[in-house]
Amino acid sequence: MEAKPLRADARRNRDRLIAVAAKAFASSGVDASLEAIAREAGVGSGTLYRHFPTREVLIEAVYRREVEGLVAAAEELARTNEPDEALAEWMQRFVGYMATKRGMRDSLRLLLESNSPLFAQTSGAVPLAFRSLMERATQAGTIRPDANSADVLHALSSIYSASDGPDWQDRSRRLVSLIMDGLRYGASQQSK
Amino acid sequence: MEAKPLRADARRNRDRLIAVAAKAFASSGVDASLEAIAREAGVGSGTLYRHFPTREVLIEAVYRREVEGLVAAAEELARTNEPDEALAEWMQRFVGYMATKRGMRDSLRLLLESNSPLFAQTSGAVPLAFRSLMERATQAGTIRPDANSADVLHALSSIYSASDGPDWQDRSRRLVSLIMDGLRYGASQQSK
DNA sequence: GATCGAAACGGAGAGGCCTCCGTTTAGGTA
DNA sequence: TACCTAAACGGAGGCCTCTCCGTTTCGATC
Repeated sequence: MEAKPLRADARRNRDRLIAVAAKAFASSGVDASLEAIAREAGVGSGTLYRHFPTREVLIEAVYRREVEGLVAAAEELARTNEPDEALAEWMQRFVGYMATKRGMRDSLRLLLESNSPLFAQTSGAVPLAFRSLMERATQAGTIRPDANSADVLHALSSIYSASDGPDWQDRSRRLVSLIMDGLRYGASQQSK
Repeated sequence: MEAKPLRADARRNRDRLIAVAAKAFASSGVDASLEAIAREAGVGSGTLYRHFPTREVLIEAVYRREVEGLVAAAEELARTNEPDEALAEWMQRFVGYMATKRGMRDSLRLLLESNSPLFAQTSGAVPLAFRSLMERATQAGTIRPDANSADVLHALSSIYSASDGPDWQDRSRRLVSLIMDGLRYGASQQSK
């Protein structure tokens, strides 16, 4: 139906634009100047518009990429850590990561409400990856078996939503630890 | 809670801006250049922005004014015409009027979906005015008593929606006449 | 009718959006 | 390796948005 491989330079520029845009959207909100993004990525505005005809398309690309990153991190952690440590670490990253994206919150809702095909493909990926992490830990017996992954993810989101004030970084970290300890409590077998 | 009377020049400018904007939105859609509107109204863009801080506010003002005009026309016609003639004339005006506003259709939906207080106040006014016109004609015995005003209004809207093609003006006029004749058919007493 | 403060004006200016098209370059082919 | 063409680039340019602030005008008061 589509997709012919991009020329190397085009692919390079596209990637840089997404990376720069991610930073810009996170820090200045999704109204960040597209011209500034192009400039910082070292390309002309024409190039930006060729790759991303509208702001929405760019936002969507950024979002897709971040979701993929989160999922990949889950797989990576699962491969290289004990199940419960992988879980704990991913939860910390998730909250920290979300907290840097404050600028995108509103538009994500918009994107959700639009008929974008993006969400059909990626919307469930994070919950799924998270559930998988939890299941591994459950099977290893290091967290209690009666916890619902959707609930926990929701709790993590709440922490992120509430993360303001001067020391939200430490507070968030402690709250996530607290949740993790709650999950460990009553497990059949203590890790380590 | 608010509303202190505007200075005479301010009021003048405000009115002109709304009038010019109505024309511009109708002909070029609601994305019409605000700068051009200000220019055509003979004021600086600063003045436009002072009165209407966002495009939405201006659209809303235009819309409110048009609804008021439609309602006022209904009252005026009722005062100066036989009931069934007032009704017929208003229906013609309604369709003709709507047909000139093609550019606003989409944004009106947007406005509807927003939490604008505008619609609490004006949304029902047109149907109400129309029902009142129909009731007078019913009581005068010049239209059949079993017609539902909401149905008829809906029919008028359909005519407007379908109004394209080269001779939509004549066609619309004939269709409205047809509906009016349908209303007259079976009335207890013939007008004139 | 002269005075005066508040209200309103207006347009320059800074910056953004997006398109268009002449120029450059990647990468396949001989 | 030299060539060639489709793909990609980039930035000037036209139009827009919105703010800021020095200037003008209204209309209340005397």
